[in-house]
Amino acid sequence: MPKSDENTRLPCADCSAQEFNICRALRHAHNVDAAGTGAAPDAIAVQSHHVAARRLIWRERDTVPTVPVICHGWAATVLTLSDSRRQILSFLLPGDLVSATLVFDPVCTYSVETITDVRYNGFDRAAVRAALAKSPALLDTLSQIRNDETASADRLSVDLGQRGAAERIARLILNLAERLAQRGLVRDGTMDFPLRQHHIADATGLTVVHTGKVLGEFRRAGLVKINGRALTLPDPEGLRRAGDMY
Amino acid sequence: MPKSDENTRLPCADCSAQEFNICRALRHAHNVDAAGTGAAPDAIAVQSHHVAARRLIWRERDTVPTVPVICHGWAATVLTLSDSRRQILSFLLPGDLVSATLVFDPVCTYSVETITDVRYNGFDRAAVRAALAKSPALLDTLSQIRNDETASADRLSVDLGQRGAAERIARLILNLAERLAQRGLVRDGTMDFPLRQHHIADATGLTVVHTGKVLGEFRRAGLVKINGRALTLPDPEGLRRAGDMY
DNA sequence: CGTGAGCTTGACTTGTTTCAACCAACGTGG
DNA sequence: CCACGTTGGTTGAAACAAGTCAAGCTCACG
Repeated sequence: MPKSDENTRLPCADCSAQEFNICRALRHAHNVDAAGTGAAPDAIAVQSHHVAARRLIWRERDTVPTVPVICHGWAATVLTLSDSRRQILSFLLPGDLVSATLVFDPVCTYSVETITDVRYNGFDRAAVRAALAKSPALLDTLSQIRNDETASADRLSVDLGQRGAAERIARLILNLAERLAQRGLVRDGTMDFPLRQHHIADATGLTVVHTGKVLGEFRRAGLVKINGRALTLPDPEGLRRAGDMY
Repeated sequence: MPKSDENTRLPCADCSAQEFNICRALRHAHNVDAAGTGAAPDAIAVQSHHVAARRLIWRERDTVPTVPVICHGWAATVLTLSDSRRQILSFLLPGDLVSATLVFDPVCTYSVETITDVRYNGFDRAAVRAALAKSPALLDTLSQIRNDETASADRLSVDLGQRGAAERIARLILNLAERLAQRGLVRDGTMDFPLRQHHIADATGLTVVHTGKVLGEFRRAGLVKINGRALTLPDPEGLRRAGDMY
């Protein structure tokens, strides 16, 4: 049950900094709409929320009242088995729509857990759908997001089904590094990296111990450097080779 | 490149037999539309195709000119790695839309291969989209199909990431049996089952040899019986236990 | 100062793969 | 009609990747 710390009609200021951001698309859609009708600008209703690190935001089958977009911090989508095995399906970064299905269906199909402190915007679902009906551009954006989501899900299945431990871990790290770079969150090959080994283990279907061993090999081979919360990739090409990224 | 054996505006007759069939929904949408406008009934343009067993219908990145729906036979969606490792993402049964993304985007994101002889209907994309814009019911149907697709993809990731060989195989068989039952293709616990062991191996991320060993154990334990192309489940409850289906 | 969460390492076990041989069913061409 | 290659299934032995168990370490936090 998320607590709402404020209640506003202004989209989150941070979001404007993100290039690949549905918040931006939503505000743009509203502008187009306003220009077309000549009506006074009136933003889609937004609630800003904020959740501490390592908290469950929603669990499987929960009803999510709004369409949530991450504005700050990292979260993960998780499916848990009866015997407590866990699979992380994706990591959510600033600017990510939690799930495209939430635009149409308020029922969550997996749990969402914070990794760091998280701030997210909950857009009014009805307003988003209305904007969608009026703006073909916004519809295209959402359609693109949906396609990206299914492509990621399929890639995950291939990785888990066909690849070994080193390949899986290398690809996960490279994938995150690329997404962070797109958001301008990489400086001199170094980025903020709040994941613990158990996150990487849950995302790759490996045990924590084995994950640690592979990461140790990567570190000794000079492929990654992890200092506390900072990740550096001194040899991206080598890591790409380890991850069979071609 | 599929060969079109006939060219017709009549939807495939077989499809009417399937309860969960997008063909049926498309015809229904057309009826609603015709009734609403009073216009003469005019079905969505359809091309019927047919492809022999073990053939590639489309490969990754191919442009698919229509929206294809399987009418008869079994097919599989496949992603292949550079070194020829393969992951089957899903099995397509009669009545299945090949992929919901193909309604909006003609570019295929994975290969589609036939297992048996296959007959499929290719619906005119523009007409489908027009029908979608006019019929909220059809939009809901498609939305539901999309949600089912992503739920299946997520389930696959969890199975591949967290479950052992026996669990994966048991779940795959039970999942197929359930889908066949929904289509009325099960008689006295027996169903047509054209999969070879290598299909099951590619779908579960295991080797053919190991798949054969697990299936042998299931057979000796009286959980499955496979005679040529026929599958029987003498002890579904036992198989559900083996598959941790709760 | 103690406690708990996270990381590293080593020894051992288990599950899965690899390699290899063999058999049965089937279709095809001589 | 038979000889033959191909495809699919079964089985066993050995190799290997990953999991399990366990200990010891650091560090942050009360």
